[in-house]
Amino acid sequence: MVQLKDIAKKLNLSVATVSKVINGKGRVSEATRDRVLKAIAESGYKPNELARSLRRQSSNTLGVIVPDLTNNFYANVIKGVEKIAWQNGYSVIVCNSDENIEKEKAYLDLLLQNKIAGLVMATVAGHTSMIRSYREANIPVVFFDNVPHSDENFDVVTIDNIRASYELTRHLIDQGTREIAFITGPLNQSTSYDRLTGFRRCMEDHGLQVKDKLVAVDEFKLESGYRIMRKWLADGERPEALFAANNFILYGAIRAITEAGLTIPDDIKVVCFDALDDTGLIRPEITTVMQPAYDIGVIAGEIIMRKEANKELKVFEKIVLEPKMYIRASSLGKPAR
Amino acid sequence: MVQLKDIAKKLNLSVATVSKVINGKGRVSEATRDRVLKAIAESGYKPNELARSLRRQSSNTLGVIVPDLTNNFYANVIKGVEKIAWQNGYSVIVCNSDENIEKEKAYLDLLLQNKIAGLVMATVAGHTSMIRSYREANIPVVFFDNVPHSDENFDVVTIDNIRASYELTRHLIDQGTREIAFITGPLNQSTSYDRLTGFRRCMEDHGLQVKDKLVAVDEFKLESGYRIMRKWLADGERPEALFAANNFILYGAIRAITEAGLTIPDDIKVVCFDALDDTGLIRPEITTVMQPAYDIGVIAGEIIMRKEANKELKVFEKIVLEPKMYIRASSLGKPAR
DNA sequence: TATATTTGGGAAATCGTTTTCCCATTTCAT
DNA sequence: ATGAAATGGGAAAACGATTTCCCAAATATA
Repeated sequence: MVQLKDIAKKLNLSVATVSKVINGKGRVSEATRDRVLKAIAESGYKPNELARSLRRQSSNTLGVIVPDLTNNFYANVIKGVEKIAWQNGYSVIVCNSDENIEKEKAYLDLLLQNKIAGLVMATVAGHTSMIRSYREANIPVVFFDNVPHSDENFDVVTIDNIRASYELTRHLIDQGTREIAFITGPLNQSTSYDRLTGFRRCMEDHGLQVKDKLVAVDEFKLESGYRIMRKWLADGERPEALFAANNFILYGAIRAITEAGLTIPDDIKVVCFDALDDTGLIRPEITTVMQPAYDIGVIAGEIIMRKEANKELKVFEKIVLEPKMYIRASSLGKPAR
Repeated sequence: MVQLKDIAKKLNLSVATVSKVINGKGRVSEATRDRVLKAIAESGYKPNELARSLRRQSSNTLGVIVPDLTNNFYANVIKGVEKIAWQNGYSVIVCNSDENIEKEKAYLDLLLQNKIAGLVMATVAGHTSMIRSYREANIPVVFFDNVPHSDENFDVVTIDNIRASYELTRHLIDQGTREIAFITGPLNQSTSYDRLTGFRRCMEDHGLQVKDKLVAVDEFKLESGYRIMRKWLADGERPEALFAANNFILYGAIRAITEAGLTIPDDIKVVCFDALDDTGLIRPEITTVMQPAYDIGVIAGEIIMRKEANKELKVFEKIVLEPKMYIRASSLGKPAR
């Protein structure tokens, strides 16, 4: 493996000079610069990123932590971050927290030890103490999806979940449904909490009762949706509509509904957040409010790059994007009863 | 940020001793070991991974390169790798090559510079010269999905694509279809080549003609499948069945078929590889041969961990897993004509 | 011409670990 | 009791870059 000193030796220069050429710092004459560049190209020299990062106290790596890599929504966010990273010569460490608080914490540690240049994450826990460590190390942290509700010292790319939830609920109400069930994830996650809030608020504004039995708090997983809906149906609790706080919950619920021999939307209407369908083949077509996944990734990446370019930048950005609402078959038509 | 020397100073020890405790090497008395461990726990010390990796000439990071992060199949492989990595205290750098040869090459460089402990990849190009660099650096490389056909010096976790393709084709023939179209990706990719080979062989064995016009080589993308199928239909070329070499190609083709007002499987039957459906809601339900994505990731991860544990291990494993065939609605029934 | 300034380049410190010797002490065997 | 072997710990050299001075020569200024 050819290294800096080999180049320097070949050209009778010091490593300092060669390094300066590579980094475009310090003063080097045009002539030697060219010689160095040529030698580097010929030898195929590539700097050892570890040594470089150690010295610089910062690496060319971004960290991304998501609850579930196989959720299309998160995959698309990552893709966005990766694009920006790639454009700027950075790479991306992807971490899957599995919605596990301990694992998330461990990854936060790990990434910190690796001196990542920036972190993009959808937290499941809001580890504010760890976040403080990042701030101390001057590593920018951009939250999306779930955001901690503590202090203000981080960047956020999000949507107005309460409002989006409100509108999705109103859509259901507009269809004539009056009894709407709601399944969501852990309420300490802001998405979960806000979406439930928007739902409740809209129901209330329309003078509709929210049945306690038909509000479930569980995990953001397919299994949760399946289990809960199945139980409801077995218990004879059949809502006119279901609002699921994320896509996987809904997929599970739909399975339960179908297995019970019911049809969507005739027997039960369904809607959810982030039903991003890359295949275009998911049936029924789902009415959904979608966070712009790819854009979120891109914008988060750009925020970090901006702060990399200017380390003094201490302003924190709260970017609230406009979600898109897609009204599709899963929620249309008059209710059966 | 507390570091090794702080611990050493506090305990009146040398950094050498503390380091030995951390790494469980060298000789340290029981008593001092305990003191050190205690101090570390109290201070919350975490080693700087960059320094450590630099010195060790190897990091606790695995690299994964895939053509498309948002393809469920790859996402599940990554999840498998990540699981093993996590269990062993490693993290995973995920790289998205976008099926772009240059990008793949650049990532190979990057990961090498980062002294990753091992690489898991589905190559789109088979960069054998880069792979040689990895071998020189003694970094294990495990291929899956696409494998280079060059020499033998790497590990492989794969399936018998030719046979799997043969069987999927036979299934279609068993249904009574005689005119089968085939869409695949670039033929320099082994999956693409092998699947086409298996298809042709099966057709031949059954005395069936493969119509040149109905074999298309393009990209492994949704757009490709859509464009090609659309053109065929516009040209009045309507095959009895379509065999798509991967899931995304098929999804695109299905869209074209549906848009043309045709139905599956009545008008056209379809099958493909790796139609992994996490949601369970993709319609039509697709007959498919599936590589065990998650298992592939796990096994690849384990191979690397094995080689990490024993650096002398110079045997290369070629693991051929059994794919699973799922016969579903998309291919069933007598052909229309 | 004498002095001040700019320019180009190098020596050496540094980043935070790991690892190799090496040297005292202890412990063991004879 | 004496030499040999084992034990516990430390000093210092890596790892491969970046960066901070610093100095000589070249150029500009008076």
